[in-house]
Amino acid sequence: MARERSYSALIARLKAGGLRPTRQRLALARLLFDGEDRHLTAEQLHSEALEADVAVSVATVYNTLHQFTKVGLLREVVVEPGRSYFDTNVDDHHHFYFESSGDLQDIPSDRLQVAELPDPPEGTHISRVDVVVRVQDSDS
Amino acid sequence: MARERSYSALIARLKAGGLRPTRQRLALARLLFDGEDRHLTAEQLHSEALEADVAVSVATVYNTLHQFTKVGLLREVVVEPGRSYFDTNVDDHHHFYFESSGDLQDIPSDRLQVAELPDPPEGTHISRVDVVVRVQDSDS
DNA sequence: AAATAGTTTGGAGGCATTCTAAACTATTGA
DNA sequence: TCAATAGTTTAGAATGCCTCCAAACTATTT
Repeated sequence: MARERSYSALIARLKAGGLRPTRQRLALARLLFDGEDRHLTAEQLHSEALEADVAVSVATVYNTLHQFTKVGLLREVVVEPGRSYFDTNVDDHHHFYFESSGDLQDIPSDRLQVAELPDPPEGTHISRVDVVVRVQDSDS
Repeated sequence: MARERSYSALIARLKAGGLRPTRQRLALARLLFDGEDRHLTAEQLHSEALEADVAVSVATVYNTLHQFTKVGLLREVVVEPGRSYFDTNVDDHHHFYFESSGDLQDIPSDRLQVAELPDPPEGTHISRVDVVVRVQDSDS
């Protein structure tokens, strides 16, 4: 994926979500989407931004992550208390969670099926089904 | 379930886990296990304890919840950032999560099957599979 | 180019949770 | 029975992640 191409594609994606393509948002979007799928925390993204000489505040990182999530560019994954991960893969899929390291790994939806999903309670509808397969090191 | 009976059963369960049956632990255990299955936060349990005239500190509530979890009396459920729920049902089962209210509801394991679970990565083994079915109010 | 609407920012604030070290309590063993 | 010990509880401080605020800034519209 050529940089030029993804760059203008990103602008389009932000605009489609009603978000102005500002310097900060574009820089963060590039860190997030300019490669393979990723799972990262706000703090990790902020560090990466600083390392890449992108001046951006913590508040903006949080704002941006939530805005991107609302617009469908990211998905929030909650697997441990006190910390949210944001997943650049917004397709239907699930996760391995490595309890020792705290890392996440995608499980494509064709590798894991949820059968017999019960009907949701009266007056509600299902917004998402999250499956987290927690794994430990074999020697623990 | 008579109170006397469950009371001494609780003492046995604590002892089995290597936990001394102290006043605080027994009082909390009673609030937790003296009825049907529950999902509650540390804060909720602390409030209930105070309402029931059980003097117990926040720190002890947290300590106790984690100790009970380690010993298999409780299960920790993470569904939203910044807050943990503790589930008195430690059997294999899953959850509905009501996004509007923050409530949890059990889904018995015979009502929801995970098919085709992929093999865990080399050097790891599965410790648990958590399925959270997130539901919203129909009008949102 | 001015007006406006939306965005960013540092720092303060908030909330759930953990830590600390001193006081306390259950258990053990003489 | 009573110390010695090991384990528990506690208030309050501290931490960590995250949100809020109001002022400065920037993109867009007119």
